[in-house]
Amino acid sequence: MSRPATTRILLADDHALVRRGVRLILDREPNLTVVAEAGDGAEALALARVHTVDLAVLDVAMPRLTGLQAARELSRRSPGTRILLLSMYDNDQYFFEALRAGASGYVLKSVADRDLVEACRAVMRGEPFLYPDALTALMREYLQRAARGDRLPGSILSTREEEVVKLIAEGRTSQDIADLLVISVKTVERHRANVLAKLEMRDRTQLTRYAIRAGLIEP
Amino acid sequence: MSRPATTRILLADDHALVRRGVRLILDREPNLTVVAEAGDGAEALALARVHTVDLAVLDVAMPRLTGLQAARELSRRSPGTRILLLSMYDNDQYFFEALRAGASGYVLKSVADRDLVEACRAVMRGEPFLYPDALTALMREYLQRAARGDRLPGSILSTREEEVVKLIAEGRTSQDIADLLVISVKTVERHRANVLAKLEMRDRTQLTRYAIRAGLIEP
DNA sequence: CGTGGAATCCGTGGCAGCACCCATCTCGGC
DNA sequence: GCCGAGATGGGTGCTGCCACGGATTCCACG
Repeated sequence: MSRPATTRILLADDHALVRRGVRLILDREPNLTVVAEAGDGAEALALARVHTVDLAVLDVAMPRLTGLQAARELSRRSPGTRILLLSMYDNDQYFFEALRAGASGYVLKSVADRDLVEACRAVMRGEPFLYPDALTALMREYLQRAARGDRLPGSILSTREEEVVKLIAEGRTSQDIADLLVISVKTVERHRANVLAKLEMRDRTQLTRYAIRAGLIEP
Repeated sequence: MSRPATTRILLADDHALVRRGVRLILDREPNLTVVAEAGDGAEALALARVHTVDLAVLDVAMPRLTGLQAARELSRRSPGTRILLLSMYDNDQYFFEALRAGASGYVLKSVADRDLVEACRAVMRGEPFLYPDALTALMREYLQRAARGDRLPGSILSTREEEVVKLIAEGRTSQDIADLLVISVKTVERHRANVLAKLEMRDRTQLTRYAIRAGLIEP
């Protein structure tokens, strides 16, 4: 194949300590090398423009642009670059969103270092996904839904909706949000209702957890 | 001094990947060596019993027992062991709680690997704290309060209160919680009100973020 | 050009969250 | 043996959350 023997990796995680540790894990492998490090999604996109990158390893929760958002943009701009999403949480919602965002793999931070390396190798071989055991059931479900042509769960929120969710998760009232966005309270409540329905949630506490998982806010 | 040349470290973090990376960072240092790894606070306490540990590096947010809870117990049971808390979040509340829990240091995961190593060394030399610049102001505030004998912010919640917070953060209603704990709705609301007052918060979304920071629930 | 989705706005109504007041009982520490 | 704190229960009242119904404008895409 034309691909070089060593895989050039772009690594993005907002916690320098974690990023450094993961880099050490990857760099120990003979045919994996980290060529760039980013602290958020926007920086990752910028670095992907100036470096030749075979594989992007992106944390899901990052400031500015989340890993999911960066993955969406990256897979659009350079389809040749494989994407592996790193997540703290074993959650259906985000797993599905990762697939929709164009990721070739989804790995939990709770896995062993060997599993991360194996995931990188599998993705570069073109194998669709590598995942911890807990996710095999989700994979089957995903493939079945895809086969039936169902609408996937975890549909993406509109930009306005994300904005409202962020403010709700910060503990602001609907009145607050209406003032901030200079719209009517009813519109805020409409957005909230639409989001709750989309995500199949019931109240603000669940939205708050969603916002944190997605990296829209910090806990 | 009687302390051996190399510092024996107990490392606890619930994400194996992060734990492994941090271990690589620490083990590269000549006089630092990780002698045990734990995936939660309870495991850390158990390992501290069977290993000789000079320094415990604990993640704040962990299942079963949080890093804060483990630190409290550890500093009670073996006061000779120094404790360094690792946190994702630059937050007053948790910084103060870390100090109260008996930690000798508090380090953000956003710092560089060198800073973590320096923090370990500083703590072992008996220097009270090492922290990123953002925390120096907090330190001063803490020392001033301590000098004035003020009650510190970040008072610890009772076990019952933590239980209620956890359920609130999971999105359950007061009625739900009352049924689960077999107490009256009014008691649940009483607990909630007390917690909100203690933490100086206003609603459930902030409690949810608190619960996540403290590792009581996952996002 | 029509269709569909995003974004905006409105009304009605019930129930939960939260603030304020009150009380009792128990248990461990001083 | 008393005192404080935790855990328990209650009442009253307002406001914001959330569910349901409806609507219009605008823009992109086929």
